[in-house]
Amino acid sequence: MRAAVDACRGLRLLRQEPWECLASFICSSTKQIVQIRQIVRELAGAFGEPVAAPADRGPLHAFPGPAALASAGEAALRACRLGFRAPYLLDAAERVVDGRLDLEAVGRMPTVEAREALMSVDGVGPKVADCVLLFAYGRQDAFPIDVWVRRALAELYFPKARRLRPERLARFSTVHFGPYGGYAQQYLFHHIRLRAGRVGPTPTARVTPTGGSEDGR
DNA sequence: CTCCAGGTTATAC
DNA sequence: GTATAACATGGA
Repeated sequence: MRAAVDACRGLRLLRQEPWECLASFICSSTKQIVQIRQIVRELAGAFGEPVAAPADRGPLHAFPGPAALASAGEAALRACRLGFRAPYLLDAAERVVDGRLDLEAVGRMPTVEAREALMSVDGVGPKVADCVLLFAYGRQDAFPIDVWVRRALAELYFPKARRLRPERLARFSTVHFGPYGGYAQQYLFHHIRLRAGRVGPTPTARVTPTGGSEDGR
């Protein structure tokens, strides 16, 4: 993996606030990263509290809390280009508001339980749950397998395989990469996207999952 | 126009 | 158990 490592020195894993992370990744399914960032910005602009911003930037808004989104209603969420993900995000917000999902308690659970708790939300499957575990809760063994990581694994580790079941890749990732698999996942992600020309070859290595909560220009 | 995008779910063999 | 379509929206 030397090529990937060389092209990405200084890579870090984020520790995002759990709700923002969960909500952002719920918005992420079958969306391009640039569009996910757009959705997050729209949600912040529509429902988030203003925060202090430099004069040369546009108005900044914090990512809206679960209560703000729960009371927004599905139609208002759809207006932020969420499409079929709107009811998913709404379900997540309502669960957090009424306590069925306690994001603080999730942080104290063993990883397997935490994963199940996250996946109780409609629209949260294995990949999104693993992203939240890795990017919000710091579970460095979490190994989110998205379309890019799947390609990287298939190409680098199973070049002969005709068809790779998700469960097969999941099992391989845990036994092969172990407790710091999350870092390996990030390098694989960056490597395969770099090679595909989807990201510039800058060595800044700022691999951001969804973009954060800024609403500026 | 067709295909794909940091997936998940419902439905049918 | 496994396979496939549908889900909104926008960009390539």
